[in-house]
Amino acid sequence: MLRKPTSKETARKPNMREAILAAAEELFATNGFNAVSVRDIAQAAGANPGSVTYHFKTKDGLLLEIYRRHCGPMNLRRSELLAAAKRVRDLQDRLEAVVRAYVVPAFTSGSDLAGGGARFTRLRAVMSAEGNEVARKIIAQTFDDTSHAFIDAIHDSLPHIPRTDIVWRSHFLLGALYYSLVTPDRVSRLSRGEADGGDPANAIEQLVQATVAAFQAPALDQAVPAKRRPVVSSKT
Amino acid sequence: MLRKPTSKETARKPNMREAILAAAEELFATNGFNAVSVRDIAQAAGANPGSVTYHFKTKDGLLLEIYRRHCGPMNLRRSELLAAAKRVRDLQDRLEAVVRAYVVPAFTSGSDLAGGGARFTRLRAVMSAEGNEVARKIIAQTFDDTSHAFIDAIHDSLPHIPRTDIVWRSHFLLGALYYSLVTPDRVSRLSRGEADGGDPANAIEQLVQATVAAFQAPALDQAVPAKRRPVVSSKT
DNA sequence: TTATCTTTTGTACGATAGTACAAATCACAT
DNA sequence: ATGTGATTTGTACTATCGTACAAAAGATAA
Repeated sequence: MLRKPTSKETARKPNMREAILAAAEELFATNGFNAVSVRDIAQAAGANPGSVTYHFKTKDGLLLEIYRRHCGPMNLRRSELLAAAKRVRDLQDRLEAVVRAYVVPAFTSGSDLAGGGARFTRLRAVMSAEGNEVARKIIAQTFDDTSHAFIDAIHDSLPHIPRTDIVWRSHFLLGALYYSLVTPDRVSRLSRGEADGGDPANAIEQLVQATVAAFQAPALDQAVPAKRRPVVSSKT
Repeated sequence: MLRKPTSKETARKPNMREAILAAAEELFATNGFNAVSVRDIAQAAGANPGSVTYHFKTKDGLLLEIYRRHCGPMNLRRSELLAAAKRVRDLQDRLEAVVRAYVVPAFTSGSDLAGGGARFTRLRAVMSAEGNEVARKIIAQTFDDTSHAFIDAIHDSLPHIPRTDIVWRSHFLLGALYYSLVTPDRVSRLSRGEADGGDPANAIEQLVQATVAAFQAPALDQAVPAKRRPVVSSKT
């Protein structure tokens, strides 16, 4: 039998708590953790600084809650997309589908609650750059499983490439992904306005295309030995 | 006639100033700008907080001086390597040489004064993630020229690829580069110890190999249209 | 030595940080 | 309507921040 939810369970103004989370997410993602004060967050959310303490106890607690909010849904969505991608028969197509399954949820619109979202991905990028401790802990225990699943799936599509190389290349993928969300304006600037770095669809296509090719590159071990390495030494 | 340098020109203890710069560089690169206090820097350098103010006036001034120290030499070295790379006859080899010319100076040892260095690159990565204003200004006016030179050189090796695609892919390269320096341990972790993410030579080879392949990927425009896009929609 | 200039030290000031907490306010069950 | 627990507000405390500045120390030229 389902009962009416009591006031203990139903937040009266879920808007406030949610507004604080959203404001913090945005501010952290654009300015870093330490550059943003609790008062900044409260003001952006139209709340009182005390409210932040009430809902999340500490500033770290607020960050932790942001991660908790997103990690589950994001990994779920990635798993779904990965499972579907694995069912693609053609090896080349499957590789692309797997990469896409990894990339797409990271770019989905920021206001999207459950999809992960570009804003949360940008937040993760910034936290990883700052070496934030809270983020580091929750990331390692939440995303490594997913990362391994993707690496395995990619390895299945490219059996002749050593796993080590695939790890490196998927690492590069994540770096490129992060950076695309952190500094999209740089793309617009360098392309002299011919490309819009902020357009997610554009970024996804470019990233997927480039990454698939990178994964398909010959393995490192047998690729280099016979060839001379050109133009590395210090003197021109 | 050359005269003995007066005390006005010769710093008596260049060690202190240099030690502060080095300490700040390291701390900023690992923790971000706002997480590090002037007192932290002074302590790490074995100096007094007041010394920092004396030499660099403000905390921003200190960051600015770090950039000034590195930008010139780094761009010079890149230009040299790029010029040499451009002289490589074979198109495939030339592309690799150009990419290497871009990557190598960014990874050279941190204690190396004039080469740019991994530490300074990591610093730039962190500052860009934090959206640091001082860094943004000096970066845009110092590195965009270099970036364009590399993009042009790559375009010369790949005339059939639209410039827009090359801009995107070089953007991905920089993101991968940054991330490799920011979180090298992740590579070690995900490869279960089979790769050392902190080994520069390793990282360089992996990055160059992957990036060359990415640049060589078919152009986006003509690559996609006839094909159905597999497995993107929300439902599995 | 003494005078002068550079560098380092010690300390202090105002601003702002995170957080705690009591009072006020609100929404709802009764 | 009223009481009750959840939330919001206002404010205050302590710590630490960036920076200023006077005094001490060190080095050099005469």
